[in-house]
Amino acid sequence: MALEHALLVSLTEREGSGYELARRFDRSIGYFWAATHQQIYRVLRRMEESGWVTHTEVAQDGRPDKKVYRVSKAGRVELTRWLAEPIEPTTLRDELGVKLRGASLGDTAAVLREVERHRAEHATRLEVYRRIARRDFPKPAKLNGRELHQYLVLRGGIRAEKSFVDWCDEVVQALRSEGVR
Amino acid sequence: MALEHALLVSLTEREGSGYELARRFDRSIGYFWAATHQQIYRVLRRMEESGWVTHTEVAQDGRPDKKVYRVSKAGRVELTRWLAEPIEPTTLRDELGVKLRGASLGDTAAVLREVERHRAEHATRLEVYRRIARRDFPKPAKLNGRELHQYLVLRGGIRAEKSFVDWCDEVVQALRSEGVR
DNA sequence: CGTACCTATGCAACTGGTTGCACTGCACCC
DNA sequence: GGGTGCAGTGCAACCAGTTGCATAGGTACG
Repeated sequence: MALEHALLVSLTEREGSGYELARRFDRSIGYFWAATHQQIYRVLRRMEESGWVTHTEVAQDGRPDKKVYRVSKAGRVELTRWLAEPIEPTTLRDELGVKLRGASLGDTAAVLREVERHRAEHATRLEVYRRIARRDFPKPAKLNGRELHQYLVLRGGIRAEKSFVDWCDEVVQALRSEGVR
Repeated sequence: MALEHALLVSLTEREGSGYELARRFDRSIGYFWAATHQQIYRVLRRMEESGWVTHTEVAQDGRPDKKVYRVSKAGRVELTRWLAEPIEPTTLRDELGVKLRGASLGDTAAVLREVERHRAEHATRLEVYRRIARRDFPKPAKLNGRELHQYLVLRGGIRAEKSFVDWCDEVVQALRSEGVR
C-alpha cells in the first residue's frame, strides 16, 4: 500500500489536485513508484474516506475546476506510523529476463533487438535523471534533510538505470560474440 | 502477461507439475519474475483452456498425485510469437524509495534502520546468486545457447542486487554524515 | 506421542493496478 | 476550419497478484 503513502508524502510537501499529483509523479517519487491518474483519483477518494486528506473545490477560469487535497492531522499520524513500520524488500520484475531466458526457443536475433531497444529506453531515462541531478542538486555534498533525501532517491533511480543499461550491454555483447545478428 | 510465457519457457525445457514449477521459480526465472503456487496453478489451468499445455495425472506412492504439464504445439507457437513481440520497458517499483523520500516527515533514524535491513536482505540474495553463478557457470566465457542465456539472466539478478546494495550503502553513509543515528 | 514441515492441489475473497472511454473547454498550429 | 494537446475529473470493466484457508498423507525430530 505504498501509493497512499507516496501521495501523503507528496501532499505534505505541497497540497495539490489529483492531476497535479499525477504530473509530480512523472518526476521524483515516480522513479520508485509510478501511478496513472486513474489510480491516483481513486486512491485520493479512498484516503478522504479514511480521513487522511480533505479537499476544497477550486474554480479556475479557462480551465475545469479542481479539487485541491490537503493532508489532515490523521493523515500525518498515519504517515509517521507507516514510516516507522518495516516493509518487505522487493524482488526484481522484468519481462525482458523471461524473454532472454527463452531466447533459444524462438528468434534469438529478435530478442537481441529487443534488448537493444530496452537499452536505448533505459539510457534515455538515465540521461534524464542525470540532467535533473545536475540541475537541481549541483552541490550534493552540502545537502541535508528533505533535499538530501530527494537527492538520494534520484540517485537510486540513476543507479538502477545505469545497472540495467550495463546489463543490456553485457547481454548484447555476449549474444553478438555467440554469432547472433 | 509474462507468467504464462515464463511457464511456457520452463515447461519447454522440462515438463513438470505446478508444484515443481513453483520450486523451479524460486531459482532461475524467479530472479526476474516471482510467482506463488496459487498464481501458477491458476495460470496453468487457464493455459490448458487456451490449449497451450496438456496435463497427465501421475500417481505417486507416499505422496499426493500430481498433474504433469507439457507444452502443446499451440503452446510452442504462442511462445515464439511472444518472443518476437516487443514489450514495455519496466519502471522501478520499490517502497523503500517512497519511505526515504518521506523520511524527514517521520523518524529518520527508523528509516535508516530500514535501509540497513534491506541492505542486508539484498546482500544475502546477492551472495546466493553469486554462489549459484560460481557453481553452475564456472567458465562463463565458454557458454552458448540456452546455458549462456541462463547465465545472462543470473547476471542480471546479480547486477540488480549489487546496485541496490551499493545504493543502500550510499544512503546509509549520507544519512550518517548528516547526523542520523 | 505430538509438532512441524514437505509434497500436492485448490477455492474464495480481496487488493492493486491497467485500459478504454466520456465530457468540457481553452490554446496553439497549419 | 480542423487537428492536436493540455487541464481536469471520473466510471466501468478487466487483469494480475496476494492472502487465508482447507485437505491429506508422509517424514523427521525431540
